[in-house]
Amino acid sequence: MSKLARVYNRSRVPLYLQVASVMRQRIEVGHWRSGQRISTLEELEREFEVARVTVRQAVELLAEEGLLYCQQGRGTFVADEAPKRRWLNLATDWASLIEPIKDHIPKIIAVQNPPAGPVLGTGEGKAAHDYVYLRSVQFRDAEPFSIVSLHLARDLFDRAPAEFRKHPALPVLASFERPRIKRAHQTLVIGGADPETADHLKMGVGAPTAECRCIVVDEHDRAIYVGNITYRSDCIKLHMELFRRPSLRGSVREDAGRRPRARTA
Amino acid sequence: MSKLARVYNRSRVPLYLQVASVMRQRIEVGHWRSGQRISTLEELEREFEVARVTVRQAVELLAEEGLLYCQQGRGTFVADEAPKRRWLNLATDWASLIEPIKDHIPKIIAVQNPPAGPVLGTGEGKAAHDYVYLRSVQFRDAEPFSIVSLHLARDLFDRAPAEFRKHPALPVLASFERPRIKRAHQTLVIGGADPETADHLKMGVGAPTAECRCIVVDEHDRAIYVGNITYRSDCIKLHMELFRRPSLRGSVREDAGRRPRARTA
DNA sequence: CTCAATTTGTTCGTATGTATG
DNA sequence: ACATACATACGAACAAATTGA
Repeated sequence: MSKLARVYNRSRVPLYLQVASVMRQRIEVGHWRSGQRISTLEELEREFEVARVTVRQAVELLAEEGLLYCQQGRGTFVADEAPKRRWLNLATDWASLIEPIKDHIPKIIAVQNPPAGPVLGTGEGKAAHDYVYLRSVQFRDAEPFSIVSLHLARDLFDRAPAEFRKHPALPVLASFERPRIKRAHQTLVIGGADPETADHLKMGVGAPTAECRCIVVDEHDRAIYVGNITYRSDCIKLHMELFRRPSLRGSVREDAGRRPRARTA
Repeated sequence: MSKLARVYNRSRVPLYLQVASVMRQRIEVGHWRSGQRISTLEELEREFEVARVTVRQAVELLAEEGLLYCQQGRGTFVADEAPKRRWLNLATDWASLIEPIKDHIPKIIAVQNPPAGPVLGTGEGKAAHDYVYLRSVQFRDAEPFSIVSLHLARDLFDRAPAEFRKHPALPVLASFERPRIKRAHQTLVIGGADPETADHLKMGVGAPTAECRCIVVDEHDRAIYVGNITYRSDCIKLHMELFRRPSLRGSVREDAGRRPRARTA
């Protein structure tokens, strides 16, 4: 068995879908540019070591997605209007988390059996007395990009229920003078969509998602916001400012204030 | 067509694989606990709205993966030894980026046609005069978890070539007194594995990856480190400290030093 | 011990999808 | 486009193991 065949066999996904994934990726990262003619079917056959029909199935799929088009006698081309991916910048600090989402309009999902309260791990604070459970789908340009499942301390929700239903919760929360927020943190892992998620986010079952757990704790160590957010993984981009020296000239921004120097070689 | 069938049809991945994905996820997030008996085949048939054989194929797959085992007449159970996922904490700040990786041992990959130099976008600094191109696979416990493709300013590489070949580059870089680092940043998106990546990381072609672009710029705005890092997406976890109030009592750590308050309701 | 209920395991026939040359 | 082989998916029926009454 050839080396490539062994790699294909690591997955039970049909071969033409694996080939299509690779080609799709090449278009999306710009390795194959808009309007450009891509390799001939024969070249692709040889490169991917699959039968001609298999390449064609992959090409057909991408053509259906609007990424490629074929012209008999001329070749296969990347679509001219670059269906550019539009990124949603996921924040790694509070200010840039609040800002871009505050104008999003969530669509509330009805919940039949709301959980009693959030399950809190160690270091996630103490539970509030009571929570409301809110579930919503977030949209941008009529395209759903995430599902938020949120436990919100009831006393805070009761202060502005209408606001909390119309807007994302974090900006509303940030607008309150009290209680003061002591800490907000978030962890992210990659998961796969279950049928309900896939339905809401218009994606395939098992397709990758980014699962965020975001927790806000007040000055009394009360977990006032405990949210699980599931994003389509194909529209998010994380930017991390790892280090920025307090600059001598130029813009001064958030800074760790620490020199990045660790040890001697 | 039922609602579920429509959701399944969003993907051309075989049905039993979609079902298996959902079940695998349930085990991994602990919704189905170690040793617990899961629903009977008949219940699963009804829940997923698929034929018995299809459920069986999914169960068989997960049994092969060591996540489930079946006993005729008794039922199907989640494996007792929880094959816990071991997370690799991806850093969102410099100090915690350097620390955990400094003892990893990269395995250098030979490169036949090294690119001349990195492609730098706006805001990514000026190019250095010359670069070395290094490519390596990172391991933890003999398990590959990422591929690093790195452009490193040649003058820096020449100072400690042996070190740069034996250890991850960032800790070595951090150990230098000069040049001083002005800024380090990183962006992350989710992608899919191409055949070469899949081979190195022992994953399926098209399976999700986390693609990091990490850039380190020196005091003269020179991009001295331009790295593209591809992680298996199933072993990484990102922790983001969004906000931490400079605490009155208790531990004081890196802090934005800014109050998270944005506007009035 | 036997019986019935439960649950996984196996088989058949049919239709469609995938992959090769 | 064709012939071929194998995988996927359905529904249904039957066999085999386990459990508890």
